[in-house]
Amino acid sequence: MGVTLKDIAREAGVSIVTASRVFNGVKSVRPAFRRKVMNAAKRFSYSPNLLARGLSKSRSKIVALYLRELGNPFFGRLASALCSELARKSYDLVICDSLGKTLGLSRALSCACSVLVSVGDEEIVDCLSSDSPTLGIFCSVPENKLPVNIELDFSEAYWEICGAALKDGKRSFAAFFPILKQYPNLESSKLAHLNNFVAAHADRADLQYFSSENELLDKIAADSKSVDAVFCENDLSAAQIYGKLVRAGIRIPEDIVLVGCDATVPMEGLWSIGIDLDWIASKVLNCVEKISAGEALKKIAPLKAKPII
Amino acid sequence: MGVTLKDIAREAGVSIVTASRVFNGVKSVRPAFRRKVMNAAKRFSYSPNLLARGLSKSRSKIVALYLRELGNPFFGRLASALCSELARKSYDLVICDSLGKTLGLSRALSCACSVLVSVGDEEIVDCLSSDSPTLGIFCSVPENKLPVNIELDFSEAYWEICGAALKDGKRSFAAFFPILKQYPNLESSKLAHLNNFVAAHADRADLQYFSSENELLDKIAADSKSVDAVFCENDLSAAQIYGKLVRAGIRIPEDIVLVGCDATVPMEGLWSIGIDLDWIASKVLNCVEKISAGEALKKIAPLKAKPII
DNA sequence: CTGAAAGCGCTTACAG
DNA sequence: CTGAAAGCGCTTACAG
Repeated sequence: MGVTLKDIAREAGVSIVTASRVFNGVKSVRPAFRRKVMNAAKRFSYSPNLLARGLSKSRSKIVALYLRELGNPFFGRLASALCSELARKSYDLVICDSLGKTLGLSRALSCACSVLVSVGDEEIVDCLSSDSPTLGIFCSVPENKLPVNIELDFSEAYWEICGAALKDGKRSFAAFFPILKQYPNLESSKLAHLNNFVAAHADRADLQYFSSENELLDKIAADSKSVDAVFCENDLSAAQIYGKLVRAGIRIPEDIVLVGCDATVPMEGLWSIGIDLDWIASKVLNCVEKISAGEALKKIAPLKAKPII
Repeated sequence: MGVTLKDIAREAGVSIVTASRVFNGVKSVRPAFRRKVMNAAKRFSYSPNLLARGLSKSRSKIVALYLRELGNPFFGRLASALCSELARKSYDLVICDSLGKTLGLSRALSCACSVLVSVGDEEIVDCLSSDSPTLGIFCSVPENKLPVNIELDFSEAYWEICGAALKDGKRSFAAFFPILKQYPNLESSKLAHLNNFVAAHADRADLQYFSSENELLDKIAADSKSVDAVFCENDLSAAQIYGKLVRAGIRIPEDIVLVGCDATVPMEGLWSIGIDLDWIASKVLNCVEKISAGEALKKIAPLKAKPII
């Protein structure tokens, strides 16, 4: 059942320990031995048993990733970026669809770290009690709850994009956030930034909230001037109403500026907001490596999202 | 560092073996012992070390999943469906972004099975040499190459959807498949079905191929009657041209029927094709369980895709 | 620089 | 029905 370190050691004429040292990059091994071991490994196409290695080190190179909705292309892309970036340093990614499972698995597999995406305050409350270190991405939690949380800074992006809409003569802003139906009290930084902008330009712009597509469309149908810029939860929700607006005879962006977020569904005339997922992935890898090395983690400055107009 | 079976056994006043039996659902354990063990486990919030378990069983409950593009919402949804379905029987999913890595990992982690999505003939050729069993989803390979391959049957879906377009008076069909640019010789069953339909209705319909958005749009701009039904690689590529068609003054679906595939970006007037990912996930779980039990696998009939009009 | 011994936390035969 | 022993494949001290 598979070739083991023992086979390689025997073949190379060294002890198991020496063979192990070669695969762990220990410098002290005599070059001749190293070569023999590598040759044997190649001949036998040996690859170390990660379960055994993890068990004896009490730490595996697996990262447990918790994402709410992989089916959302934004999160899919994030997972994809993390997967390839972490793979550069031989970390593997296991995906989980619940927080509890993630933390449990992290323990059960002696994971290097768990990565939690978009987790809220209430849920995350007892993560710190977990044995394995935890990283947050886009988690809306107070500073002390998560050692490191990579946040997104939408402030400038929304300021710019709202400004561009205003300059285009738009003033009746609408926020279309289906998620508000499920979590009416959600603290969304996107909404906060929209609010800030409108508050700062109260003489020239106003903002209404919609969680239901129909409410928004009815409003527009009743009075086509009642809304002239729609800021959506993400590109997918923008696509959802794009066609309906167009069929109602509305031109995008001339009549209504339609703004998505996350740049996952590029469509003609749709404005959006880009997020550099590769940057995020590289930060995560960086943290994971520091954790593995036992080094302290530094706070990471939020990533500025970029408007796409 | 974490509570182990030893701790539980001591606390419950039984041997390690007995405690192990309890967690493995071995019937023969005396109920009183079982209860003591369970209580101790709860008190200590014990969960078994999966690395150790996998190592001693020479088989883990990890499934290695290879997907080309997690950022494509269709594959993201598939991963998500697999994740939650496999979790029902305590399988964990590690995601990989290359075939080689998948098969390597499958060995290194003594995976229950690897699952390969959308892999072509040439690449897959030596999968069978892998130690761990391999399942295919949407893999275009000859029967003997993969023990089980869950395929999609688009024939009826395309027949119906083409028929509906024809009935609507459309006859100049276009296939918009950006993937053809990268793989000009791709054998796509979707294209084959389109071809079949058109061949069977040669007196009333014809079909042109486009791999580039601009070629297609230029063609339409030059003569708006030259194309009246566009069949796209997937919903995302349909969304990509949706807005451009609309801005060219074309009504969808009145002037041009626009057909996506995979139902990931629902848009007004867009036709698509639905694929029951939950069904697929349940078949995969079924196979994984059979493999784990050492049972033989039966061939799985392809899943019929459903038109969404 | 190298290796024999002990150990990581579990399971699998094998006795009883 | 239960447990002592051996083993899964590696790594970590510890001697030399």
